[in-house]
Amino acid sequence: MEYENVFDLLKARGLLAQCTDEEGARELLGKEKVTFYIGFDPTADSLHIGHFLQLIVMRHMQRYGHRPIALLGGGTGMIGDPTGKTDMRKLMTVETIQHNIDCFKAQMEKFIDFSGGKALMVNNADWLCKLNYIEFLRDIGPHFSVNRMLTADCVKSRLEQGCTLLEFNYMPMQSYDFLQLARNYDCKMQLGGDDQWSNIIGGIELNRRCDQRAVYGMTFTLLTTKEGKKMGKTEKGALWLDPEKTSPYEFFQYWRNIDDGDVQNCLRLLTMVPLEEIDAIDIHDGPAINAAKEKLAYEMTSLVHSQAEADKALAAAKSLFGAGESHADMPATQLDAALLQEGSIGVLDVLVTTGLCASKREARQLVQQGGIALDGEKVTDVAASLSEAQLKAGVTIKKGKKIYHKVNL
RNA sequence: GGGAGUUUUCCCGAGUGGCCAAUGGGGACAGACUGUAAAUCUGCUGCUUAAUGCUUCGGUGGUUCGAAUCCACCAACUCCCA
Repeated sequence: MEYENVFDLLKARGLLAQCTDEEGARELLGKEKVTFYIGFDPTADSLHIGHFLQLIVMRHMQRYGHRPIALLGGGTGMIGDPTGKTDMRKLMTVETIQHNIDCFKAQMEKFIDFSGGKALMVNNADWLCKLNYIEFLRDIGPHFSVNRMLTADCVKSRLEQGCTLLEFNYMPMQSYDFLQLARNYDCKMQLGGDDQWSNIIGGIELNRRCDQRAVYGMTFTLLTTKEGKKMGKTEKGALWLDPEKTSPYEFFQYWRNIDDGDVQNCLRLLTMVPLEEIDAIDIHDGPAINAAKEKLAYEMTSLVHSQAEADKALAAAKSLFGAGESHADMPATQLDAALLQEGSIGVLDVLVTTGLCASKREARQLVQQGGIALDGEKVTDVAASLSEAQLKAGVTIKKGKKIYHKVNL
């Protein structure tokens, strides 16, 4: 262990954003095994990279002997967190929520050790759904000042667009979670993304007011690029942890292509690579920075998927971008023979059927601009076509600089 | 319950009867330069074609030779009054 206290580790890696009582929290983490929780609202059927950061934190904490509770928001998911949203979310059905929870559970088990009570997974639907409205209002309501809630960040963004009573209740709900976990599991800390700060404060206040219990809150850096934009967005949306939604190769490439200035930050925040090694990287040295990106991509893929997948992705990348143009693991499409006309098929049609282009118009433009190469040879003729014999042998399509796709018959 | 306003192509946002597939910006994509980076410059961004043509501007109907632009009704959202 690099540090005696996990608090110092989190701080050194730049994960820690805010903490309610730095000294108190540090002391607590130093002297006992602390039970803490992080909430995850089941908004999709897979975790994404934003959640991953939280999981890494859990992992660090667990390595130091603390006990994580992964709180699944089966109840809060019914409400929808207004934080940072400008539009109201669509309400999800109970079935969708349950399905998402099941997906989350399966994925989390890869990162956190839940065996032998070393970590817990609970669902806040267990208590939130049973709540009696009047009782809840009488017990919890008096502890929340609407005046203050209005100034909280979590609803601020919604005040311009209009915040409904439904969403306004999110913060009290999340606070109530903390109260329940503190009472039933001796949970003393709530962690979360930095955008959760006001929600976390709410829970701490509630614990103090109801039970005179001192609990702590910590938030973690949000994954942003050096320009402050949210990271983990791909053309297809989020960067998912589910290999069906974002293939390990795509995942690998995402990190491989990251901005120079973000590499060290990502290594610190997302991987377990020792800090000395990260600090030693010279970001002005081309080859060194590329090696660092490769390392980041490899480590990430290995953590999220598996070492075997990471090896495969690395090998595929090396062969495609390196000297030897051997095609190992690239996306491939099996063409249907019925698509051929008189023994051949136009490039444009191939591009559309492989999904590389959304329409023939787009394909035509790509070809005209010189963005397509077949087996390493640039094609600029829109009318070019592939023969049956070529297809049987397999053709490698290169779109732009980085996207490879194989077609065969 | 009453009143005002808004709704445009991925996003923001012009467009108030023909010159509009619709200005501009952002993003995305491609080319050049590079290090599978950034910055920069260029192209491009409804569908289809060899040309042409076709379907769009919340929904439905209407006025007109012709509508994103005018009218009616409906829907969603925002705001004000009760």
